[in-house]
Amino acid sequence: MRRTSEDTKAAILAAARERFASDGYERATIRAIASDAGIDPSMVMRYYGNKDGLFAAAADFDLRLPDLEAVPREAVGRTLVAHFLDRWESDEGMMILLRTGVTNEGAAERMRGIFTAQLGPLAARLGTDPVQAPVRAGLTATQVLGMALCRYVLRLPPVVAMSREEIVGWLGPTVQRYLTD
Amino acid sequence: MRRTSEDTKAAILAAARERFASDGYERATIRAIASDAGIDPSMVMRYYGNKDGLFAAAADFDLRLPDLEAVPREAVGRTLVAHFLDRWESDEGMMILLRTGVTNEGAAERMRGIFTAQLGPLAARLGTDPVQAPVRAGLTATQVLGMALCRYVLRLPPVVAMSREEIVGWLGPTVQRYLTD
DNA sequence: TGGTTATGTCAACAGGTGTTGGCCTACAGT
DNA sequence: ACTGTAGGCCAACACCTGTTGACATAACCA
Repeated sequence: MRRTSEDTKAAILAAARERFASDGYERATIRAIASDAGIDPSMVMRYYGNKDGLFAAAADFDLRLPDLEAVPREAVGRTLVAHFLDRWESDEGMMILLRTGVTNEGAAERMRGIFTAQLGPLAARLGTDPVQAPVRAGLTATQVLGMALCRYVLRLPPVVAMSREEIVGWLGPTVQRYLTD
Repeated sequence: MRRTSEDTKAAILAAARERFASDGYERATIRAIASDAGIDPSMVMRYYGNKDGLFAAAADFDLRLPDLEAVPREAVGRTLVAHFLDRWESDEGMMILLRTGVTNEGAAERMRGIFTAQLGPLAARLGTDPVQAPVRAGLTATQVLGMALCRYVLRLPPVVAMSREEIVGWLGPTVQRYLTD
């Protein structure tokens, strides 16, 4: 065989992730993705059923939050901000969810799921009052996602120009306060 | 005459703002907008030239930042956060820019313009070091836009559930620190 | 009353979209 | 050598998009 089906599936998925990340759901066309992967559009349908199926496969993402029990309590904020910056820059998944979640309800739902399921428990483990945990997780999400939005999507010049250390220095205390009062 | 052209233009613009705000640029079709306004799609072209022209008219927006010289320096953060919440909930313009700016470069450029031109000078007037002003304005943008994103677009449940006072209480000190160290 | 103009509709265009089914064709197993 | 099959392509479908130009009709002015 010229190529194994797994290779082709992987090539399609890689192309899809790039297109969804840079163009959003509607502007990322199956024809463009197939062209990037070097195959016919009908192959996309064969392997992923339809556009939604392809998107579901491409938008798979995990925050991979670090174990914060290992770090001193006062360093939680800075550690988390640094982790988010790393995660963001090494995986397109977050970019896909942000670009598509704004106009696509399915993607928005997935984003809600990721943040409540992963940031919520983390906040619960850190805080004293378990009732406040969801609010604390939500506040953290606003700051972290806002940074991602301004830096990687909207590209506000001063935010793009900031160094990694600057960002950790400014946002760290904010997240620290949101999570630990 | 059955209707003055100004009335029709206004009806089209109102429908367009709603569609752009809720659907984003690509999914807000001229046909749907025209249908909402109760006229034929071709009227949209007559009055606004093309879809981009209509969008330019619909995405007109001003932050209307308050004069912060009047409020005590330590209340700047809370005042600003409260103002943003008001502005956001009373005007669809911000929603339009956020929903479209994520996938439409023109809208992103407009957003950059609004925040650098309006938040920048405000930060410069408040801070001591004028060199730091753009960074401070950028940081404020990340927190304020992040809140807007999570509360009004992604609708993260704990963020939606928060009251106006809670938000001001949590985000006020953050913005205060970003702007006045 | 007649004519001009402003407001509006209709039908069609050219192109792009997701999606489908039939048809190749090169390889693997026998 | 023959056959079955997995990987891939092609052409077409039905629909939707922005956009255009020709045509209708009501209201005003002379």
